[in-house]
Amino acid sequence: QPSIVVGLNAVIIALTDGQPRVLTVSLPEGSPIEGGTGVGEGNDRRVLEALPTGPLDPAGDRTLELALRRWVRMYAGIELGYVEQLYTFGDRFRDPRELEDGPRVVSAAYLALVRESRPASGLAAHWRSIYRFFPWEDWRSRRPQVIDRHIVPALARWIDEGPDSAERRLRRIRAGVSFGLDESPWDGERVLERYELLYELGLASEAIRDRAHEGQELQRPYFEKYTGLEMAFDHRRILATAVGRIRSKIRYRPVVFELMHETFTLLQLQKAVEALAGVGLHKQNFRRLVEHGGLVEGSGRRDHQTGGRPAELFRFRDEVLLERPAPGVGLPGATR
Amino acid sequence: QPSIVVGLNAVIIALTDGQPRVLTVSLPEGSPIEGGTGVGEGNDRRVLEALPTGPLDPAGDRTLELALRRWVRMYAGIELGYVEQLYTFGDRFRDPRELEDGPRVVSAAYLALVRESRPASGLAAHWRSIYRFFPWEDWRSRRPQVIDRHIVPALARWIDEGPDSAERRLRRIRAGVSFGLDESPWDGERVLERYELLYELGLASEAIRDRAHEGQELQRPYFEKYTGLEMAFDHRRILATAVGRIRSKIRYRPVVFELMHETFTLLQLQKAVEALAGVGLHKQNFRRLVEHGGLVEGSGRRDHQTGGRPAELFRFRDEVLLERPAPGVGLPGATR
DNA sequence: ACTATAATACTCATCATGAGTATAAGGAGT
DNA sequence: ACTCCTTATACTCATGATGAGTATTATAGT
Repeated sequence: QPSIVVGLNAVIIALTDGQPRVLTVSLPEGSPIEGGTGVGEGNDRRVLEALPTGPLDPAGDRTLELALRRWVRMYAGIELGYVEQLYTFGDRFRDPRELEDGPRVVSAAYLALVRESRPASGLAAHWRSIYRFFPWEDWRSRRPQVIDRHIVPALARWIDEGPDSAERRLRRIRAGVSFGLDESPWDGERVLERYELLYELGLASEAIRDRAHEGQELQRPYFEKYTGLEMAFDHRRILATAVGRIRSKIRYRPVVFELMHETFTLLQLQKAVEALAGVGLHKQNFRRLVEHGGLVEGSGRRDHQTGGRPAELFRFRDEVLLERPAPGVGLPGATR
Repeated sequence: QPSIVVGLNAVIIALTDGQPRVLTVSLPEGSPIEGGTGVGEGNDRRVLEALPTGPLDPAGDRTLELALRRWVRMYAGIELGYVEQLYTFGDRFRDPRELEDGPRVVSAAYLALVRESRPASGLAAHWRSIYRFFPWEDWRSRRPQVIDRHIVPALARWIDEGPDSAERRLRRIRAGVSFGLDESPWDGERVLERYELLYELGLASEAIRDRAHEGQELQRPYFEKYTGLEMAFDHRRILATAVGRIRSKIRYRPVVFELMHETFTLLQLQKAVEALAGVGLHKQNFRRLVEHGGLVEGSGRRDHQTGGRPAELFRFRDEVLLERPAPGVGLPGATR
């Protein structure tokens, strides 16, 4: 019977220069640890980026999370703070080594938020803006051009190619909901949905690579500039899961603070939330919400580097983590 | 090197007689498949219930979810509809066979919702009300008595036992938030939090069983009648995760419909939601929400078995699954 | 016809939210 | 000292969702 390996993927997020960044490692081709990937069209060999990944030591590691922490500490020299399990990926052949009789790799992916963005230790690690991988997700300054220029036309073709009108209707609705077309509003949390749709359409370069194994040749052109940076294995899917999770979590748990300094101005906090959520926020209302909600408390000190009127420095009320009954929608009408 | 087994746990939920029920199997003691458990205090051997569990076939199963479906189909004769991954549990010794040089068992737990509650095939399987395992979670008729009679006093003792006042304050807040004491409101979604707290306190009988392995003898009395039915392995923890997930999901995705018949009255729908959420709802407001939200459409037909004025039979608008931009709280103020 | 029971319709206060306008308080340059 | 630019902070206002009722309607059973 073939053996099983349990892998642990870390999506480590930090916030620097106003960008949410993820720690990636470059895969030197043919490296024994990461397996030979780079199986692009026409055998053009590229260097791909991957998420830091390590195996579970079934005899030594007491828990999956401790294994991940140990591994990230040893490999990248980073001590993780906030860590949360994301999803477990176990599809056959998600690790190409399985094609060559390698073990079945089932990977538990974790999301970690860290405060400082040190460039990580010597190895080929980078802090990449997550929007390099998902250019259509950053709506902060404006609606990303890649949507209308490349994605919408491709979606339109895909819809028209539907075999019958029922299928075309389904495709139209799915495309609309995912990308906020027609009547649908843009929903920042549907990151995974959007990536998977683009993957299906062959607009994600991973799709072309993966299907090459199956002998299917996809004709669609793709441009990393428009469809985002490719990642090794299914790591872009994992990253999409992570980004969706952060965006959803940020609405009902104060996770942003894991990324902030001890004290901060409300604008800094707003910029951080905007960076993660990928949208711009209304300044006065943001202030109202955050002050009113009892999330922060003033420190009395002020920041004079604002370029305008000095701003009060706030700090996170960490009692909140325990006290707060978690704001959010209630059920229609719970009877007391 | 010790081998690894990837297990798949299914939390299969159905709704019968107004109760949300989970499919469990009785573990005949010493059965080779399930491993010898029943290691209670004083070696009193009891029959425990467990969640249906099967292993991943690393060579045959294409995905984890397909493996689960295959396994449930073969073993319980149930064809699963809605399935969603819950969490992956990988703690050392969560399967007691690891103590006897068994393989490390990492289990991916899945939540499945099924419509009919057939009694499952011949084997020793039962549909148990989930509230048999969590008596403190059912607030539909009234605040469960077990809380004030047993849990609150135990929490009070635990708080008082804190080594210093800072720790006691933390404990008080944690207990209050988890169980809705002091100022905190009851939060139906904190199912796992509550179970884990009770486990820590030794009020969950699993705690006594598990710590017996470590040579620690816990003196606290426990009563299944009050602290719920024990389960094998860490399956009650998995079930708690599932119940919390359902309760949270029901608020922003129309998952109840996976459990309903084709058509239903609004009261039936309300009772279903109440059963899952564990709270009573305001009838008129529930109607307003569900009709207004476009979740259902009238079928024209009526149900005369209501005991009062006949009720219109509604059906779920399945376009909703795609169309709905998912209601819910927005970020403070997204700029368009 | 009367009654119990549930379905359905409406009302009303409160509160959260989206979108503004107005004012305050600094620094930089004159 | 004064002006201007820039950001912080304070209010206002309409809208819509929500919690909590009261009122009315339509059946079955007696």
